[in-house]
Amino acid sequence: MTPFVSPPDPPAYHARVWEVVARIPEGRVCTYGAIAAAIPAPPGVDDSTYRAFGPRWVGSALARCPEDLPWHRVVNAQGGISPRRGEGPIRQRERLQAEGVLFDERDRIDLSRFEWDPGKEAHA
DNA sequence: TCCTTGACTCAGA
DNA sequence: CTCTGAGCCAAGG
Repeated sequence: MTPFVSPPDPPAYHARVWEVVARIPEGRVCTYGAIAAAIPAPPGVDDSTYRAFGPRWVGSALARCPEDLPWHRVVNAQGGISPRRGEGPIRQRERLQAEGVLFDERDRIDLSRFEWDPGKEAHA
């Protein structure tokens, strides 16, 4: 199975993730890695560890996100919807298509067209 | 108390 | 382009 770790203070980290996700524009997507990269490594976490596990912490945060968050705009680095239990993946794809995001024959999104980089966005 | 279960990414072949 | 392996914690039943 895949290795796993949790951030020092999960609730605090999750809140940071939700802030970023809330800024993703409609009709655009963002990757777990990009979101993690937009958030500084928590105290006590070295950069190499953060780079390796940050994306999964983001996923963990989305698993518990508020209903009003556009969580469906977060996809993996391959431009695809990460598999998980339940109807989540189905609803995610439907919502994205409803916003105009296109999937190719292999269920992947063209990130060069739809990816939104949180690092290039000014915020208060 | 032990065992199961979790929205990932990148380098190398 | 596709497929593999490595990274190695914590909460709940």
